[in-house]
Amino acid sequence: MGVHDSELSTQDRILNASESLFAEFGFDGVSLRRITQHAGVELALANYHFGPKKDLFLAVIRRRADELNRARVGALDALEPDAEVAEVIDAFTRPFLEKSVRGGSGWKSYARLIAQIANSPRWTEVVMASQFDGVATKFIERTKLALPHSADRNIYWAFHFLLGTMMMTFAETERIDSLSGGRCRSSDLDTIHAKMIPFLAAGFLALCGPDGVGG
Amino acid sequence: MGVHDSELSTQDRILNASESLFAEFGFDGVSLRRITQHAGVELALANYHFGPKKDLFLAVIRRRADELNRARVGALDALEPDAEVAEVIDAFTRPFLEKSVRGGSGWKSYARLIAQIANSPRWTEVVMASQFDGVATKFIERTKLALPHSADRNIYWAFHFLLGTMMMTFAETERIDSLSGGRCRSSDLDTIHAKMIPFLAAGFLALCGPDGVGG
DNA sequence: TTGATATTTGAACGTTCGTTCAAAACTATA
DNA sequence: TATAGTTTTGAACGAACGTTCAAATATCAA
Repeated sequence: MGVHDSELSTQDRILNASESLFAEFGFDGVSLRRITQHAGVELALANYHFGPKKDLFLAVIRRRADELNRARVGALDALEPDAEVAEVIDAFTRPFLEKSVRGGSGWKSYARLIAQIANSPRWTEVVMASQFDGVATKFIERTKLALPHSADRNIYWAFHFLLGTMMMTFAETERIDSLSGGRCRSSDLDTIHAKMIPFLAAGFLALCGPDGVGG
Repeated sequence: MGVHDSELSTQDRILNASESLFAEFGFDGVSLRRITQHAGVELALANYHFGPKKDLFLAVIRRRADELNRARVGALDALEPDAEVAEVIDAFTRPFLEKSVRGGSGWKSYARLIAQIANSPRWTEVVMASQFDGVATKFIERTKLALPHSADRNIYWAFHFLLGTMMMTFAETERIDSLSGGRCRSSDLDTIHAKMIPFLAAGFLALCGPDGVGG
């Protein structure tokens, strides 16, 4: 059944099993019995180490969110003062790409999990706002420097559009694989990212550049 | 509690309650007892009219998907032969906009529902592929006419990016409302759409235009 | 009005859920 | 080795779940 790696602690085994199953079936679609069975531990240990089910779910989110936020802030702070908008977008999205491609299957599950709860009103406030508003504000401030002529509102909207594209891409739902008849593979994240950056940068320029949309 | 509109049939009352509650809490987050209570009918009527819970969920999706697909196909077929890519994107996205803005609260719930299941591996095949691949293919074929120099792959990717932006926008998760400090309201769909079209069109041109990205 | 059909009711079925707890086992300090 | 603290075990709790069914009611053609 689950991954019975004896080198992992009980808490990490539970976190890994939760991450994988929550990503696939959602919070209410997985029972603690299934999680602990997949982790190879007793049922009661989930409650002992993490408390109620909701707290276990939040612990799964927080474990990777902290690391991801640190990488994003670092990349945004490392930008040159005259960085173009494409570089700002890259600084925001590349950390997720790197971890998803080279960070093991845990990060892939995490990406699906984020995409799922981002569209779930029940979690948006508790999770998304508290975990990501900080780095989001930093990205927007940095974009204003690259696009000084834009109305603030347009930058907010462009960022909103970016979020949808980024989350859907990193979630790797494999919808495009069948739609394209196998010509596109959602698992080829490096190729996707190389196309996503110019796509989004052009959108930012059209909406927030010198000839941007009014209103 | 629920909407006890006496003009609605039992089946419509159940469908409306299901749509609203599924959109907010997900398939596993709502019980049939809660649905029938919200609809003001007896528990057993859900099973009598729709069969198992899963079939009720699919009935909720199908009710609006059929109507939406018809509107999208009509708009795509009505395009001039030399329509630009922005017009093709508009033909694909505007039907959803019109229904969401002027179609009542049911369409808003439906938009959240679609965004939710699009990132849920459990439903993507059963729902998304069977309901939307047809009109998606039509959109892509029509886009190829507007961007004849592009590699097919880039159009598939651009469409993938478009889907993420569109679904997140129409889902109206209100994330941007708090992030922008109230300067942007996700409920102002007409304004959003007027900004989304040039954003996406510029992305398509950058990725699939004459100077598009290789590979 | 009568009789066949469709719908609604209220209760119950067995199963699974999150959570709790006392006892057992383990760990590490003195 | 004795002991205090931590972790694991196995079983149980009440509650809520999807589903089923026979009886009651409503609908409508003959």
